[in-house]
Amino acid sequence: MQLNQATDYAFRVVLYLARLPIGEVASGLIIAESQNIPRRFLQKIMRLLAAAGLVKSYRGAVGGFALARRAEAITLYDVIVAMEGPLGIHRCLTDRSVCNRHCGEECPVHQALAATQDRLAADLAEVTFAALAAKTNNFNRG
Amino acid sequence: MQLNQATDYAFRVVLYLARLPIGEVASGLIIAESQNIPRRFLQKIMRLLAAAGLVKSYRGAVGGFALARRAEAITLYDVIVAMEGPLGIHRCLTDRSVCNRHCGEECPVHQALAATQDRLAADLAEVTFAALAAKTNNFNRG
DNA sequence: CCAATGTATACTGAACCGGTATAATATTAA
DNA sequence: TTAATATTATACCGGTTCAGTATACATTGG
Repeated sequence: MQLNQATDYAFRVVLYLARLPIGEVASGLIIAESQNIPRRFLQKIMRLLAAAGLVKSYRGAVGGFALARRAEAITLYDVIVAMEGPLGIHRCLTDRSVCNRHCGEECPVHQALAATQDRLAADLAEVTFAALAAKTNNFNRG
Repeated sequence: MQLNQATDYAFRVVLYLARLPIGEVASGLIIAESQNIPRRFLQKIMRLLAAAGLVKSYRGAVGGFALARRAEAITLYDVIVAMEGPLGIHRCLTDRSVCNRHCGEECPVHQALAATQDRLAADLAEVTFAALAAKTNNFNRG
């Protein structure tokens, strides 16, 4: 019931990219050093974020990464799904047969957890990186 | 970001015990067979539930397990914490130094996830096993 | 060309997961 | 007292995931 380290890193990466001037790219090395992320490990993270369409990559000598869309359109939920796959707090909710094995079609545990998961997802989807970046700016200036 | 199999089983166990007549105990064997849980594995689960004070155990020839308090006073949240320890969807929230390593004292990612986690916990703590047991009765009778 | 970048794949040690095994301890009934 | 039925404690095991590393390759700008 915990987000993994790679997702943790991914939050920082996206937040970092969200604060870059539009049109600017950051190389993997710059991102890794500024965020204290092992450089090799960062490559894995960037590949997942790129595959999910959250960041764009630019190869070559002055390549790097930038957000693939506006920071207003990227949420905590997006990053979590990109890194860890579809949200599924319980086996019931990803594999229906798990639930049925124990308590039949209309399992009350399933129902309660499904409702909880939906609220969690909605909650996470309300937090955009534009909002997070704005907060970062505030306390950095203060 | 997923509850593990043992927690899954634990939900079923507590729900099962919640439906027993008050004063009745169920042996590990009975619980295991009725809920399709490997018998040996169930022992681990019961130990955690007992250690958390959710169930009471009775040793000896006619021993077994029963809820340690009323089903109205046991929630999904209680069982999750008993099985997996304190809720911590993000490292930030259990180990503050993780957060600070990346973005200083007032990390916006930390704040957003903390708020989300609080809502998740509150959500889970609203679902009692008395309520779940009542639903179980309904669809079993229908 | 060549240096700087991202891409792809595979590896590794440690931890965790799901489950099993065995021996010990406690209680009850005969 | 003894046998049967329970829970308790501890250790083990194979497989998967986690966090990170290594290596070889492809692309681009100068």
